[in-house]
Amino acid sequence: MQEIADEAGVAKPTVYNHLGDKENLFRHAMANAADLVMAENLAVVERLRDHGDELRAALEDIGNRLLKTCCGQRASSLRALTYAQLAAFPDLAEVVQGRASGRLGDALADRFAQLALAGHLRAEDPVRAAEQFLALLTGPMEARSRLGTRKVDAAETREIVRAGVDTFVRAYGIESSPKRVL
Amino acid sequence: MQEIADEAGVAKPTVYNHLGDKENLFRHAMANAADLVMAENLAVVERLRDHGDELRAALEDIGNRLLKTCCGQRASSLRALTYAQLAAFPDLAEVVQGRASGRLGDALADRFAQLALAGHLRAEDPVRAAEQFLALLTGPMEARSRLGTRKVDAAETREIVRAGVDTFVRAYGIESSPKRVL
DNA sequence: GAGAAAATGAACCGATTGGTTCAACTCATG
DNA sequence: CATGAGTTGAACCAATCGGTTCATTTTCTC
Repeated sequence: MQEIADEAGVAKPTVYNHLGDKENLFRHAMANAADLVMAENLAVVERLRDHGDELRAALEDIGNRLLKTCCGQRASSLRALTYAQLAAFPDLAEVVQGRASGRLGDALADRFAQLALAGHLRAEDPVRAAEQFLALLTGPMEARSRLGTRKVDAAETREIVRAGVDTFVRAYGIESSPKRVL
Repeated sequence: MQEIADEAGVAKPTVYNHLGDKENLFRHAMANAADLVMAENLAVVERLRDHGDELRAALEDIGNRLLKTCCGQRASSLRALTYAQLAAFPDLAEVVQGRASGRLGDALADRFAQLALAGHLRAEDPVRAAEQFLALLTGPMEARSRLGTRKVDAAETREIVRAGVDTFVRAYGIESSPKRVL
């Protein structure tokens, strides 16, 4: 708490005066961090709105960007802290997920739904597609980076994204991606 | 430490006499838990050795079993503790992953390589295929279970597995799965 | 059964930490 | 200038916790 007060440029009693409790402070900090991560991710997903008819390239682009923010300092710490405090704060998972990864999945599902309507994607269930797309990227990344403790160089990251997008497109893509009516 | 000693049916100084340190005790406990989880998972993957010509069914079967152990008490606690102590024990990720998820990926890659040789799977890179297979299962599961804080009923779990295997087979499968020469 | 090795439990130590107290200080407004 | 709200820092409190001590008892071994 003293360190937190110092970093905030304020005295310890002031912190307690404003936040009241360490638990309260912790919840606020986590919610705030989740919002920041989510904002980054949403901005990335929005780029799918106008893909230049190059779906695979667009997916790889946002994949690379998503992985970059998901492996950043903030997202890694947020994930570690959430897992760490799961036992002490059972509702923390819901809060963090509701503000960050959950919304990311929703936003991605929205894009996929539009892409499906436009005939660029065969996603009968866009929510499931979004879930799996994120899993195909973050899963291997988390494994390769040893839960974020090893830095994965850009080339390997791009390879992970390429492989993930490859699998995704093979499962959900429409061959040669010309527009097609229902 | 007193609680640990009690649970072990032994006095506190005895614990220190044998393990020396809380850090040491922690490392031993984590390694042991990782071994237990890995043993369960390896046994499941071995079932892929003789799939009854029903590849999709076999994949769903081991998918369901893997998710069951990966969401159990031990695996969940192991994951939470690993993340929690990442900052204090930077090498913990390597140890745990090397003993559990890493070996699981290797074993699964072995199976996929054999399946590819037998013409049942199109896996030019079995390691990557194994990585993605696990990601397709555990990723959505972790999301739906809110990091393990919510129990996911059997039906939903099976649906996750079905969807994951579906995507996997569409990306890596060989249509109608008859045997085929190179 | 004697002697050594190990286990016991309970008290104890020192460090850390969440949180509070309080007198002194800052600074706005009236 | 007076006043009252808010801030400061430093000391302080109580609880927790990792680890140790030690006299006593148990257990193993010869």
